[in-house]
Amino acid sequence: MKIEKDIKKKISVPAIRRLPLYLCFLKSINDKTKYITAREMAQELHVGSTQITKDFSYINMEGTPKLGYETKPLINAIERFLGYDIQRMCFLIGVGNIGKALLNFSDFKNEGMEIIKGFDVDDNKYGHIINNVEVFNINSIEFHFKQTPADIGIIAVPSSETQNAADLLIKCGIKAIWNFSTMPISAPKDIIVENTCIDSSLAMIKWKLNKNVPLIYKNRII
Amino acid sequence: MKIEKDIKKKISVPAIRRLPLYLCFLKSINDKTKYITAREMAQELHVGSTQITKDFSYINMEGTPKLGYETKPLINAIERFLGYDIQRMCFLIGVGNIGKALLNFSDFKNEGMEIIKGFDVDDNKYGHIINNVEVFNINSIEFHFKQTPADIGIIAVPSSETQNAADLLIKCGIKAIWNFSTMPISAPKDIIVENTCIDSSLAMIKWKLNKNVPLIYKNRII
DNA sequence: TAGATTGTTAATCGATTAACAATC
DNA sequence: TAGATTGTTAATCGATTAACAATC
Repeated sequence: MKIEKDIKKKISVPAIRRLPLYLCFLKSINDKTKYITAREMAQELHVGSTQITKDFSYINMEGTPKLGYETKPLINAIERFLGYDIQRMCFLIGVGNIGKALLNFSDFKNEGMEIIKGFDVDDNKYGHIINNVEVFNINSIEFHFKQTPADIGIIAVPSSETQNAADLLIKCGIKAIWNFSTMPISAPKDIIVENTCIDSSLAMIKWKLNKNVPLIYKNRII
Repeated sequence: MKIEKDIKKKISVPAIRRLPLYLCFLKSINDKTKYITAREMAQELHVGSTQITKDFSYINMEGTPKLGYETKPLINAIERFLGYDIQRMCFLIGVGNIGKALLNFSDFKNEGMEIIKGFDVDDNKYGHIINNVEVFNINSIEFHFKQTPADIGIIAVPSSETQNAADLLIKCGIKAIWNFSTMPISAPKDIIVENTCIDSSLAMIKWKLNKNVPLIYKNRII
């Protein structure tokens, strides 16, 4: 009996991706409201209230019938669940448009990630300091990794260079790769790979525009 | 009989998001190979070959047994299916880190999107020209929309301003909103909304790092 | 012809939602 | 107590994959 209760329900991948959304909303109302119900959140965020309740149960947050969920503990629980309280060091390869934007992204520190070094092939960029992060020659990445190791490597290079960048990071001993290129990468199974491909989003928009009819599914546009 | 054959199979949303990935790969090999099999692509892209075959059938591309698919027609078919051949005008709200990166994104034109005007609240930015795009006062957006209408509006403002930016675009008569903020927006059902939330990707990475065990599902890390 | 690959149908798998019991 | 909300279980829904027939 007790054992069965201890079995943790497996959280779904889409649920994990929804947590930052909840977090952003909860932080925006934190000063005003001590409790929030799943239904209230559902109306604001345009998702089903059952889904919110279920997502919260995955991270072991319990609400009170009639009252809802306490906002502050909920915020803490999500941040802890996602590991925002554990700071991870990060290397950035490719200091172009996207790379620079990421270097200036101030939210990362609150989310437990810090870009400590940038790398590029363009020797005009060496020595530049962007938001306190220095840019180095890509050829020196192994040296720098030994000096100051990192868990996460961000790839923001042209698609023709994506795999090369990934190979370098893997050789260094990186644990996770965050790939902003459209081109997918090959990596050993034990390396975490996350692709953030903005072309996928644009493709969706352009396809829907041409269909010219919104895809409505259960009252939501998909 | 004939009628049944004409019924188009409904493409899945994840399949649409995979198409740009195929496109990127196909373009990279276009000069070298006239034909490519689903199995070859599957190995390179680390997805199932059945999935590729199925995705291509959604866009009515037929391959030849033993030979595979012809690359050039495949590229054309994907581009046409996604509407890359139809140029859409776009407004950008928020010329900060992300906004500037998007303005400098050269791929958009090949994908049928052109940012024609930028808008910001910061009066130091008015009149600036980034990659041939001028930045205007956000208060003048309705005037500019009447002058040069747009189909797509990109939102790259802080999360506290996201809904305001969305409301402005909706008031102008925008058809699609591409939201780069973590905060979701409210919009009428007939408006296409696409959220590109990089926090969702980071959340995934950080969660997996802390679990410290890769989630392997059918030979793929999820 | 034999073998390899496409392409479709059926089975599986995962995620969401509906229904309802538990609880404050 | 009555009513509202949580939280869980079962049903539904959608997407992927396996199996296999068709085809070059």
